[in-house]
Amino acid sequence: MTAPLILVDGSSYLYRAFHALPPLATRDGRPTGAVKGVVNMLQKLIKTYGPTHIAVIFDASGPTFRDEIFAEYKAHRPPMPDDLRGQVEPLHALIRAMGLPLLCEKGVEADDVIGTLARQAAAAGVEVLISTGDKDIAQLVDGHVTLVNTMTDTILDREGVIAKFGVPPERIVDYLALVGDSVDNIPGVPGVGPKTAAKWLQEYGSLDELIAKADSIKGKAGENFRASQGILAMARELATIKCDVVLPLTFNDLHLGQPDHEALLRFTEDLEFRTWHYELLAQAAPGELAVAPVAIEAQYHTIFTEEEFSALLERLENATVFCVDTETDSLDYMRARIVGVSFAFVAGEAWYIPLAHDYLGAPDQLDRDSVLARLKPVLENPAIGKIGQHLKYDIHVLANHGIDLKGFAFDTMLASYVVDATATRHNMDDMAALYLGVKTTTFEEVAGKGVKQLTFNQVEVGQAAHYAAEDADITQRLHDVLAPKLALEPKLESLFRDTEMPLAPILQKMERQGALIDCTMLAAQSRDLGERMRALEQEVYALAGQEFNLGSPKQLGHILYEKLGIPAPKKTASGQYSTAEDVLELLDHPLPRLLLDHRSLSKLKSTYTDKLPELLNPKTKRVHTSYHQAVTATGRLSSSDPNLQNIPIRTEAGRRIRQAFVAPAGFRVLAADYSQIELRIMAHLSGDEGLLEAFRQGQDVHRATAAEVFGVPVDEVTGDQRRNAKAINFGLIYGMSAFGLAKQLGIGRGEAQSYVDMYFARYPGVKRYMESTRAQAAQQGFVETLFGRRLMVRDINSKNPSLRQAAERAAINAPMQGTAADIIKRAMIGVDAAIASRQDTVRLILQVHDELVLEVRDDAVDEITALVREKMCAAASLLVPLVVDVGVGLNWDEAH
DNA sequence: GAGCCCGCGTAC
DNA sequence: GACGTACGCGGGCTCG
Repeated sequence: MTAPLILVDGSSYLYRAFHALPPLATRDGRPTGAVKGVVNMLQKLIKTYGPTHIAVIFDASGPTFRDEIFAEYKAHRPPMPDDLRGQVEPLHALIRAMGLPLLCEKGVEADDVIGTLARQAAAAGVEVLISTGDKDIAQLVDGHVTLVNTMTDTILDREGVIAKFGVPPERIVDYLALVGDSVDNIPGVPGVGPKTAAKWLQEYGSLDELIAKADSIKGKAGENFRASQGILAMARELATIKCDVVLPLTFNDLHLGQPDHEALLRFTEDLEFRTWHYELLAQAAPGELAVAPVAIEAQYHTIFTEEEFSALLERLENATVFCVDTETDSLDYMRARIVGVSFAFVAGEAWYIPLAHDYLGAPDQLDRDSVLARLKPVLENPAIGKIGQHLKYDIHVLANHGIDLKGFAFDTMLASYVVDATATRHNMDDMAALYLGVKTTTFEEVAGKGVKQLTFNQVEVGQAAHYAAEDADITQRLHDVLAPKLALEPKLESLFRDTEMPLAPILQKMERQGALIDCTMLAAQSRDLGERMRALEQEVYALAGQEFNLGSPKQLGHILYEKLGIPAPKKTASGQYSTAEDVLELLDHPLPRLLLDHRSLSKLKSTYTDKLPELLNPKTKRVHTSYHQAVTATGRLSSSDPNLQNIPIRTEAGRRIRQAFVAPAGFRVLAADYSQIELRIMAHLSGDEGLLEAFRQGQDVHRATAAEVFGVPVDEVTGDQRRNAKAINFGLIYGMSAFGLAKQLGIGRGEAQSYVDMYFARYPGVKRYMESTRAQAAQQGFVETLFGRRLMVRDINSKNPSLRQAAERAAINAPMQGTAADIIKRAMIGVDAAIASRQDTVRLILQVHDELVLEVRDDAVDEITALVREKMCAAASLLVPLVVDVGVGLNWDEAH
C-alpha cells in the first residue's frame, strides 16, 4: 500500500514512545528514548509507504480553543515530565533535518491541524494516511482517509473503524461524547463505556436521536444518560476535530524533502544514535565527506612502563575484538621487524607500545621480546577478534616474531574493496579521507621522503606514537563505517566474509612459502640473451647507418621515419611515431624485424632473467611475490615484486624462464588451470543454448564457433578458421568491435563485421546478454558477478563517445573476468582447507588468474591431482561443467 | 638525481 | 578511437 500524503501525529507518538519504550540516555545523562522511538517510527513509515508528501504535527504549548469551551479540559493531565520535555526540541530538530515538514500551531491541537490538512487533501481526491496512536482521529476516516497505528501495525479504514468501535467514523464524536475521556477530563456518561455507547448508537443511529428519545432508554444507564444530557453537547464539541484551521500552507506544500546529511550526522553523534550514525556514514556517496578532510581529535597513549602495559594487556585479554596495527622497519614482509604495536578498542582512543626505536637519544622502551611473548596468547587466541588495515602484512610481520595471528575478524582494506573497488585506493590515508573526511598523518610526514626517508625505528617516539596510534584509531573508525555498509548489502557481506577474508591468510601462506627458482639457469639465460641482443644491435646499426638506442621509441622513430624515410603508418596518442609491434610488422624493411626480435629479448632479460635473481630471498632461496587483494577493478588479484602473473609462456625463450621455476627435491610442480573459464561463464551468464551445448558436449569451443560462423562441419574447420574464431571469442569477452577484430586478424573491416554478424546470428543469447549488460551498467552504474561482487562502471553515460564506449567494453568484460576471479578465489579456499594440515606434502605456490600452481611431494601427486581438480570444479555450479587441466613436472613449464 | 609519464610488452 | 585486467621495464622529461 502506498500513500501520497502521510500525516503523522507527532505528539501522540512522542508520549507513547516515552511511556512504552525503555529509557535511553546519552553518556552525560540526557534522555533520548522518546526521540529514538519517534524517529524509528517515522523511518519505518517512510520505508513502508514511500510517501511523496508528509508532515509531522505536534501540539503547541499554551491554551487551545477547547480550554475556552471547557475550563476543566485536560485539567487532570499532569505536566509533561521533565525527561520528556527535554526531548521535544531535539526531536523537532532531528525531524527537520530528516527533510520532513513539521507543524506546530498555537491555539489548536495536533488533531485539528491533521483534520484540516486531511480534509483539504481528501477534497482534492488525494489519498491520505494518518499515522497516530490516538483513537479520536478515527472520526476523520472516509473514502480517502485511512489511519495507521505504526506502533502496533494496524490499519483502520471505514470498515476497520466500525469493527473496532462498533460505529462508523461519522458517529465517532457521538461515541466519544458518550464514553468520555478521563485523560482529557471529558466527562461522558457515567456507567457508559464503549460497549454501551456502541449499542446505543447502533440502535438509535446518532447522539441527536438518542437525546430525542432519551426517555425510552431503560435502566441505570438510561438514568445516567438523562442526567448527563446537559454536558453531552459540550463533550461532543470537545471531541470534534476542527477541520477549518487557518494554516500557513496547504497539503500540497508538504513535500518529503532531502535529508540534511551533515546535520543528521551531527545530531546522531550528539544523541549517540550509533547505528543510525554509521548508516548515515555508510550512505554517504563516495567523496561526499571528503570535501574538507580535517585532522581528528583523539586520545592517544604511549606505553613505556610495565604497569601501563599490564593494564592494556588485561583489556586486550578481556576484549571480544580489538584493532591492531604493527609498525616495522621494512616494507619487505619477509625482512620486517617489529618497531612498535598499536591497539584500539573504540574510535577516539588508541595506544602505542614503542619497542625498538633505536635512534640516538631514544627513550627507554619495554623489551620487545618480552612484550611480544605476553601479547602472543591474545594475538593467537581465535576467540578474540582482530580488526586491521591490510592485516595480511601484519600476519607476516608477527610471523617473523613467531606469532601466529588468529581471530582474523575484519580487514578494513578488504571491506572497502568489496564495497567499491574503484572509489579509492584502499590505503589508510585515502580511505580515511573518503570515508571519514579525515586527514591522517602520513608516513612521509613522520619519516620524510626520498633518500633521506627514515625507517620507522629511526622516527622519534612521540611522532611515531601519534602516527601509529592514529593508525589503530582510524582502522577502528573505518571499521565502524564499513561494517554497516556491508551489513546493508547481504551479497557484499557474504563476498567479504566468505571469500575475501578467508582468502587473505591463504595468500599470506603462499607469499611466505615462495616460489623456488633456479638462478643458475636464469644467469645462463641472461648471458645468452645479452649476446643475441648485441648481435642484433650490430645488424640494426649497419642497416640504420649509425648507432642509436634501440630501446628508445623516440630515437627509433627518427631513424625509421625520417632518416630511412619509411612512411609512418600511425602516430601515438601523444603525437609520437608509433613503433609498437603491430605497426613495425607492417613496414616493408628488414630493420623492424630485427628490432622486434631485439625488443622481445630485451624484455625477457631486463624484466625476468636479470630481475628474478635479484629478488631472491637469501634465507629461503625463493622469490616471495606480493599478492594484492584490493587493486583490480574486477576482483582479480595482482602480483608484484616480482609480478609472477606475467611470466612468459608463448615463445620458446619465454618458456625457458618458466623452466627456472622448479620443484624442490622430492617434489613436483603441479599446475591446474581452468579450461576456457571466461567463455564458460559467458555461456552461463548469457544462457545461450548454442554455446551451452558446445560446452556440455565437451567440444573444442573455438572449433565449434568456427563451424558456426563459417558454416562448415566441425571436422572440416581449418586451422585458420579456428584461429579466427578464437579471436572472435576472446574479442567478445573484451567487448571488442569489428574494427578491433579486423586489426587483430589483419582482415578487412567488412569481413570482420560479417564474422561478428554471423556470430551473433548463431549465438543470439550472447548478443542479448551483451546488450542487457550494457543497459544494466548504464541504468544502475554497476554490473555484478555471479557471486554478487559489484563492479562500478564510470563514464557509462558520458557524452564523450570514446569514454562511454570504453566504459561499455569494461562493463561487458567485468562480469566475466570478475566471476572467474570469484571462482578461483573460492577454489583456493576449498583447496587450502583440504591441504592446510599437510604442509609437508603439498603447498599452494602461485595463482595466475585461472591457474593454481602447487608443490606436491612425489608420492602424493596422483592423490593431490584428483583433490585439486575436485575442489576447483566444485568452486561454482554453472550451467556448463567447469573443466580443469592438470599438469605435473619438474618445473612450471613441464607442468603445462 | 628523484620522480613521474610514456611507450611498450608480458600474462590471463 | 577502435580489446578487458594487471605490473614493470627503459627512455626521457621536469623539478629542485
